Amino acid sequence: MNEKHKLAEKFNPKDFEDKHYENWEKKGYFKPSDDKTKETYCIMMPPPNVTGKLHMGHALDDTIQDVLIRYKRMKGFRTLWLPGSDHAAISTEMKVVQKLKNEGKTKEELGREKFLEEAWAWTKEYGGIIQKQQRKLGCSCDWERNRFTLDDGMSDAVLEQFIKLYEKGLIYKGRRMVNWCTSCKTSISDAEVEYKEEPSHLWHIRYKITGTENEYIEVATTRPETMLGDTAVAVHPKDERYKHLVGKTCILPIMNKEIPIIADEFVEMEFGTGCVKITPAHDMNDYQAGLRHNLEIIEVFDENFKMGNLVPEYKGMDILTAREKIVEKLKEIGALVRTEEYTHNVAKCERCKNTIEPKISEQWFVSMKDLAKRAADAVRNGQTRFIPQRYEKQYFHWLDNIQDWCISRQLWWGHRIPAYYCENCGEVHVSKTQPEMCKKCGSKNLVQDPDTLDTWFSSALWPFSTLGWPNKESEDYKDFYPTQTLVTGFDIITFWISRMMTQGLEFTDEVPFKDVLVHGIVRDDKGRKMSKTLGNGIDPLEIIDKYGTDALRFSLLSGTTIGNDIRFMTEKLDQASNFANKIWNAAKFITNSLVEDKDIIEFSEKLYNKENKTYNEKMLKIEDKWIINKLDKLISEVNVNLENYDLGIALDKIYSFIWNEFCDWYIEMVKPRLYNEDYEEKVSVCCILDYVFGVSLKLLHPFMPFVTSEIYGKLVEYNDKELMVSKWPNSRDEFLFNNEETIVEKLKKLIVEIRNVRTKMNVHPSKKSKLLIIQNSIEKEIKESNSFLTKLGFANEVVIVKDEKEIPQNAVSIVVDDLKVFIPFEELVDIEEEIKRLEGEKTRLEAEVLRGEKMLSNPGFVNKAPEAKVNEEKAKLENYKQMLANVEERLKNLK
RNA sequence: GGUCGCUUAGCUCAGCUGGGAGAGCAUCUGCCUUACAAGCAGGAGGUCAUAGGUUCGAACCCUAUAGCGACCACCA
Repeated sequence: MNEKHKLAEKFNPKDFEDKHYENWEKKGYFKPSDDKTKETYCIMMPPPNVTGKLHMGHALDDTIQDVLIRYKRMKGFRTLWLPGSDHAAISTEMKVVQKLKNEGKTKEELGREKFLEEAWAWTKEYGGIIQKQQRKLGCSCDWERNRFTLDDGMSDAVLEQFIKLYEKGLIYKGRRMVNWCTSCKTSISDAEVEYKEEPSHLWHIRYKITGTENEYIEVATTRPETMLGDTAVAVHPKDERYKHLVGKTCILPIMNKEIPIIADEFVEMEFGTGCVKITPAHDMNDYQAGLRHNLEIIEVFDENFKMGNLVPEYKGMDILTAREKIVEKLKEIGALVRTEEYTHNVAKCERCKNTIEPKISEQWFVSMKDLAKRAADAVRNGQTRFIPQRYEKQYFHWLDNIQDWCISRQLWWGHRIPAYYCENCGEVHVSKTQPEMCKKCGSKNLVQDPDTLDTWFSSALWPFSTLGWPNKESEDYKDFYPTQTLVTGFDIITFWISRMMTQGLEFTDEVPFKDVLVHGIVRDDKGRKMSKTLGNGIDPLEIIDKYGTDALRFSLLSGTTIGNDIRFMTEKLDQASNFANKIWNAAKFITNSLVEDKDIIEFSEKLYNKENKTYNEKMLKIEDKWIINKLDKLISEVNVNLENYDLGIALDKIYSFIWNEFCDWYIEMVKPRLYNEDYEEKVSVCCILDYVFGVSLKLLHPFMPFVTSEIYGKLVEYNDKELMVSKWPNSRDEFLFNNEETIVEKLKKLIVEIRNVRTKMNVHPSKKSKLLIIQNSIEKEIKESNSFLTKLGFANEVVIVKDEKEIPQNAVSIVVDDLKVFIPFEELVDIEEEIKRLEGEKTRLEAEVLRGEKMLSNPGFVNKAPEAKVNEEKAKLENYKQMLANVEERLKNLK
């Protein structure tokens, strides 16, 4: 055996994984090829938070993308998978604030400039970890094009975006009610709000109707402290109970102020008393109602969410204390009717888990309606499609009910809003750099807006800002935009996908990607979401350490459907590493058996005619043709599956081909030829083994890049030695050896039957016996397959006999289709056991015959089913009848 | 409340446009056969959630019900 083919005795992923990754990167395989004539295929990696660490969600997301990109690369596309990271405004800022807090500092003390220095330092220290981890995962992305949402090019793109939208009148500044995190002290988007159930009370308070002595209207509230800012009480217009009060006024307790009673559809009659107090300053609905009814907005809290100055007695109190005090007061003055236990959802900040308060403030908004319509239409008319399609509903729902997008954040870590205010006259200037002077009054006192932009404002540009936009002439932009596939979890369809679509269409007039591949989330073995608080997260790197990267990747894709959640089980990892081990052992066997490379190559050149795509059939044995045909079918199926993003199906087909066809059958079939003295015979076997295994490795490579590369490098050296950049096997137009495949499948069945019979008779494998086969149509093929038929059928000899007269009495018969086989070893047969066995067989066959007859006597079936199907059934029935007759005959003989 | 998904072997899940129920793990039987015991060869185990409907024929299409889950909205 040749030394260069030698594989390590034991399979150990650690021996080669890092080595291959380094090699790939060094050779520049991750970069798009220089051949510009090739069609491009580009995936933008969803940028993880710059200081994030790899979790299972990333592992899944990245594995899917890597499979796609490796597949397309081998297929000959000019591929680019562009990685990057996101500055993650609020998330990073919070971490830095926390760090400062631990050092006894606040960001206000530090000041903006110093704070940003701290934040950059933090980013440098903790950033990039995830990218090292993605390398461990085998991600074949182009690290030289790595981007960060705060780097210069990206920042420039953001400025361009802001200014263009502003000039078009799509960005405006307005005083609106927004979600305000009382802890982060910034506005946050609706999507960043989460609701948590909390026990509370529903306080019933009565407001006296103006001009009456003891007529009241009773409202129910969970937030009595906001009543100081009430400017109306609302009832439903159809509510008979209160119709007479609409238009009148009532007296707000404590404040002793007259407020109107109004009618509005938003009130639910069934809830509470059916009357709602309206506090436009502190509730989203009330705010809307306030706008509709032109109500005054009175703020109860100051900017720190302490009680304001409405009632001096409460000034400076925090909300909960004030609530108690006010309830006490209401009780005291007899306005509190009763208190009800009540559980309700409280808005919490997704990041810091603190309370969200609605707050009216000055913010920047993007007017979304027109942008959203265009984005929705692009999916409706098929320019971009969702896979699986059902996720487009989520997308439509969001876009069809779109609200204007609040893009300003009261944070420092992010893209600062390019708006400058004249301190003298208040004029607003929007420009990339600070203007020299005010264009209205000429004052030189201009200050920049202190706020920064929502993180998603910059990530909305990701598919093209990473390629050099706004420079539409940049090479990458021209080459790779629009991109082909975007892979992401369903949780950010609204945040991210829809925004990339709106911005992409607005700025490039094209959809940013053709396909959106939506995957589910990875759950733990009990089906729970992995979360920090539960502590049930699984660290992908620990898995890699223990099982290897290939096993992790396999376990994330095998037996899964894109779009569904994945339950992560360690059993799957065992299966995966067993598989890798299996391949390893097969490879060891093959490489150990290989004869001289040059002879194999020479043989292969004679064997296969590349021009006609045909084989010199004389050089192939029947089992060779069988496996080649199987392989050709696998190739064409896998190609279809991968084009449809059915990664799990493709992987499982490859798995089952390699294990159940190639290893379990083909290798076993050719062993006798391999051990043969005839060198030419050996060469032919080596050639097919090497070819079929090599192609299998190619198909498997996108899924399990490391082990396949390691092994491929040890096979016979043809032109494409490096698996990662070798040529992907193409589907054939037609399969050449269907007939041979059918015959071998029949022989396989026969072998299985022989084994079954022997097992039932308790014949030890070491005991060989003669096989007598009645002469039939495939006599020639049987002779040709003599070697493996003998080995796998535990035979010492295979004899073809002319007719049954030559069969000894009591020989055991086996019938598979038109093959009749007898094994004359009655000395091994326990007669009673055999009778029992045959009776069981008889019962089974009778049932089959019954089933077949029933089916064929069904006029519906016979008339409407495809003819081939009917014929097939007829043939089967005949076959079963024949078998049944044989069994009955044998039973009679035995008895 | 709205939308969507799931329900298939003991467990975790596949099953493409309707045509005789599959994989892995677990279990049982027999094998340490010179690539592999992380293996090989077999077996057992399913009214495909329930009830209707369409069809010659339904795990698959339609309707309803139940259980589970997710998302969106609302929650005074």
